[in-house]
Amino acid sequence: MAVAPRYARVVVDSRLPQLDRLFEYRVPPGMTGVEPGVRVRVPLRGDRMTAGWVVETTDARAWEGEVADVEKVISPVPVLQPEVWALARAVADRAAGGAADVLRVAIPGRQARVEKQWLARERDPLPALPEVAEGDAVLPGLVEARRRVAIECAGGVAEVADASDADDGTAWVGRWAVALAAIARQAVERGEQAIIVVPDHRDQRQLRIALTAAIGAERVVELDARQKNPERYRGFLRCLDGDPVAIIGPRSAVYAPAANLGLLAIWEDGDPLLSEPLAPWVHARDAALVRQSQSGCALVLAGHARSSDAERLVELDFLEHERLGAHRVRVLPSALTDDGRRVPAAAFRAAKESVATRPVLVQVARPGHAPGLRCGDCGARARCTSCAGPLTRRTRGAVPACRLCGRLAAAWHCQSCQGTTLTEVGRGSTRIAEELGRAFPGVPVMVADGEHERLTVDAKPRLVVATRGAEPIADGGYGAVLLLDGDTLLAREGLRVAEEAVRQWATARALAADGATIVLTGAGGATVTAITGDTTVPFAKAELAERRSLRFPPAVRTASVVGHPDAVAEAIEALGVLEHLDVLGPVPAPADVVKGSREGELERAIARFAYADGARVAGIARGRVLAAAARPRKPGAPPRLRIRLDDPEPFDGL
DNA sequence: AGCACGCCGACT
DNA sequence: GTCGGCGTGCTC
Repeated sequence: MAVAPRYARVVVDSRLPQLDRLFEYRVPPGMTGVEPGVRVRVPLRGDRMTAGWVVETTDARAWEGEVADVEKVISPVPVLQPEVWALARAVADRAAGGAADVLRVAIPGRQARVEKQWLARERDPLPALPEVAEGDAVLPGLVEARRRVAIECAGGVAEVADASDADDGTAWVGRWAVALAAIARQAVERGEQAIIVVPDHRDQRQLRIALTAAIGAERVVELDARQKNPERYRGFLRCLDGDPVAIIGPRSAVYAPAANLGLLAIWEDGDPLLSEPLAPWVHARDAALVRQSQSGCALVLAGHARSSDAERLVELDFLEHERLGAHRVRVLPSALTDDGRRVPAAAFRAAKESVATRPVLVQVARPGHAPGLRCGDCGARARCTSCAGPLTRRTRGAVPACRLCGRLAAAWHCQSCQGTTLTEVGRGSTRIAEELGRAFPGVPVMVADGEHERLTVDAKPRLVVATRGAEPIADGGYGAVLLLDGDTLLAREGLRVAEEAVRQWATARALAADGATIVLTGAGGATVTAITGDTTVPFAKAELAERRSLRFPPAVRTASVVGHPDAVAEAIEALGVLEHLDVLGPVPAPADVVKGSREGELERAIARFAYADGARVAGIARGRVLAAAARPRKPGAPPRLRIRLDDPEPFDGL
């Protein structure tokens, strides 16, 4: 019988940077189950209790001072694997944040019922892997050779077996999903795990179907992308079994417990959804790079369009370039018509030809009927009378509503001229659907946007009007894809606007059948050649070259420093010891840069630095945040200093 | 965070 | 003489 360890080192579940280290506790005589990885309750400062995770146990104490007792073991399940602890620590250090903040993202909340079921489970041996045809191998040997690869996936859809489909037992998914599933199978065949991170649940669904066909449902573990905690915890616990499975999920899946990891893949690494909105704001791609360096697994960054970030790693020879598949489509760039309001003639022609036999996809920039409204008399932007947000009209003839607060503006009058008539500006998905319905009598029109979610459509002729990111997959692929509103997409200001537009067009283009026509309207310059050609790599290269010349990310890393003017000045001074670092600002920060801050109360500066200085910048930043946190401040006041590394936000307007 | 410890002004 | 201001330090 094993003797209980006498001491436990615990990482406490706290946001405070002062507490971001291990605390040592005594395991009281008679207490069992204090093992590495379990969640415990421990006293911190007197008898106040905090939750934490046991990182290690020992018989020899390292802390000389007084030692308190572990209060209790919250759950016997070792939810914090040593590998994940090492990963969280390294990721937090790189981001100048706390390890507990990373663990809160990495480890789902406990669900007692789910845990009970899991503890009582029977472990059946996994069935044999499904047979695969000879020619189905994708990049054979990638996992075994531990290759690190950036993959540009050509578009197109494929039909795969799907037992959950009651009709004919098949489903259509993107070819990318089939390719990634085949690569994941390489890991599973070797008795290793694969993690594939996807931006959203729509991609997760496709990948689940493709993986189920490739390796069987028993080997697919989903960490649910829709924030349903019981489901997430169920999948998480299955990872702990250690079976050779493929783990798929949203950005937090990059931290999934997988002790024997053969492959770590990110699908659509350019998607902004992979950027974690919680402190310390670590992008899943960056976490993946850290994890790969620790575990030595194979690494894949894949997408329909090459991201500038992935391209940077290719140019450094850290990643190899691969291109998978072929998708034969014809892309026609088209200017806007004179009045800029109707669907261009080329798009009409393409739709007319295709919709006789196949579904046609129409990608638009905005949902609703009229995205913007103006005063009919003076032309001023119509604004909400209570919050000044822009008014929009959701459906034809509907009462205008505020886009920000949702309040209805029944008796609207113009703030500047008292006029009461409204003019509609632009066209949203439902208005375009109406117009197309009139132009194509007898053809069914369907809307797919945030409010009308639609994952799939069958192969019958119809028009599918979708906002970007909400496009359904059509059985057999679309016969034509109309990318309207290119000008709206490109009109926004921001460092990544062009790159993001190309990514979203490439995503929609990928849903087309072979031989389809794609019409792209309102786009210009390099974005057009990026999407008419069959590779986006030259575009990514050019983007990266431009960012290099401007010293913008991802050519450099950034530290966004926000806080009290003196704290910001001190931080800048401390960072100034680095040679290749330049500072923009400080300037007065806009209201609400940090929760509850008033306009001009705080300052913000951006430091730009080389990747090679990352560890030093993070160390200095952490030191300054720690020093600022120790200083007193009024209750409810914003933190004196916040430093966020690689924050994309300040560059949105550039 | 949240609380105890510690050294200087206006009160009984 | 002391009650209490909040700057400083600490949490196993």
